[in-house]
Amino acid sequence: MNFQKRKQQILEKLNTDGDIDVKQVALELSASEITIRRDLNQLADDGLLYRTHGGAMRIDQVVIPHQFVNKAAQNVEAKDKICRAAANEIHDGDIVFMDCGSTVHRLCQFIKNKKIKVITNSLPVVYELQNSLVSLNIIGGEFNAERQAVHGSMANEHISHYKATRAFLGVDGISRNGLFANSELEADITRAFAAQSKKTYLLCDESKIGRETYLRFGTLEMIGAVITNSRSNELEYFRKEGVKVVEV
Amino acid sequence: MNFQKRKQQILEKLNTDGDIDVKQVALELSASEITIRRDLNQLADDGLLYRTHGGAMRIDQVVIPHQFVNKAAQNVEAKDKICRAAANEIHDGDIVFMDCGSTVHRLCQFIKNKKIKVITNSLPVVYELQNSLVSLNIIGGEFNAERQAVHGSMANEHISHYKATRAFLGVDGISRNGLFANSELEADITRAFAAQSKKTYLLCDESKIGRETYLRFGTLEMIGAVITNSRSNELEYFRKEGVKVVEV
DNA sequence: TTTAATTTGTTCAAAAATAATCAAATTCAA
DNA sequence: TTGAATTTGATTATTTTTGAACAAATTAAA
Repeated sequence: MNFQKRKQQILEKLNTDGDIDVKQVALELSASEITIRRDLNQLADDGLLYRTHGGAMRIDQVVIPHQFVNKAAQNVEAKDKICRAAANEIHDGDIVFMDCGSTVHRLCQFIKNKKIKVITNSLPVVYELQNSLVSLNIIGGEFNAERQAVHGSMANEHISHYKATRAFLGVDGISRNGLFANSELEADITRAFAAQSKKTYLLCDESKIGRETYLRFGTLEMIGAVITNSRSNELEYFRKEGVKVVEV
Repeated sequence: MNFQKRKQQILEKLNTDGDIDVKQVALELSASEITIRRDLNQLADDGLLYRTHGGAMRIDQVVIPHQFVNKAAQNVEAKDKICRAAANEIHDGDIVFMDCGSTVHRLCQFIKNKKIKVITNSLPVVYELQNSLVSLNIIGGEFNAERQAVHGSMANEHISHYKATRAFLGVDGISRNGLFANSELEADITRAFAAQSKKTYLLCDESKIGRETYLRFGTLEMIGAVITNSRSNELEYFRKEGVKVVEV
């Protein structure tokens, strides 16, 4: 067995086990310990692992925040239906705002092969799209670890510099009386997104329709379309107000 | 059997096995080893396989390291020493710029318990500090996946809105003639950081001292201190220019 | 803290693979 | 067929890889 082959096997083992031990690797690959040590040193020089005493550890790349993943896993089928419909609205060349909602996040998987620009305040979105055809623009400002996103006045100013063809946003509630958010920060950035995009899409699963929580921050005029799996009567009011309703 | 025929068979075998061995191929195709070696070299020149000692591998089997991670694991002890010294300079209440260099990234682990604000264009820094006492501000702008960081005019403008007490930066080279970078984007953002911070620290392992690469983008006046493990004579020039040199 | 065990780097030698050189065999065109 | 060009194989010197031995450094234990 040559170095390249060993290298491959070592990395494979490291990937499954998380950490490895010189002695055991030497035994498994039937090479001497000194050889394995040399291999590990070389791999460490190439940045493929961390060398430890007696072995090596995997370099943990960017970690996906669990909290976010958990929330994102709720109501998956409905969200995916909504996102598929949303993705159909996006075409090559579009400049797209995406906010930090969990539904919007699921949109990522459907747009990886589109030649578009995405401007977002959500780190999970960045993480999801970083190795795709999508060109990314991160909105700057104060970072909130819980939301995994950027908010605040600097973020709003950042958005004001750009003009997008479409914005895909989430809200905490929407009714005939307008749009609702759980915090001022979220309300502000949603307003900023909507103001700077030609067309604004709200991605809402059924739980959001007709819901009025904490802070009313805008009217239905702000948005161009709602994409939802809901069949609520409330949707009729939206249509009356000139909001396009896409039922999935 | 002629070369074209052998070439075909070699590639076929490589495709099924993933890697091949000069001796065995020579035996199977009843040609001498030197002939097979020549074949392999030619195929490698054409980019059809990856030549190894004793054989060859399929191109797609060769592991390509991620650039950021790659650099992060190099010269770890020196970087940690430098970062420990750098962390000593940081005190509660500080506003700190951190750029996207691999040395600066290692500084994270030493400052997690400090009550400071960190303003950064580096996503790995954000990930590292997101569950710490540090309050984070992300610099907005166009995201570069390879560097895992934000650069560009928007980023520079973002920085201009803030004033930091300290900046911890990396460069690709520093000599008595000034500071050197590998790209204009990096040069610009480094300049922006330095301009907006009261004191600028350069974290440089020995490989950077005296090195003059690609683009000279600033003079020694821009920086207040260099923290390094180098013992180069070049450091004397830095002191003469009023740069504080911290040797670790 | 001191001591023992383990791990590591260094040096050297053996083994394997390779490149370089040249001669023999093969191919191809005239 | 002849002869030039190309391909192939053999030989030898060089390079690379590997492993062993031992001193230095690091870690764990007492």
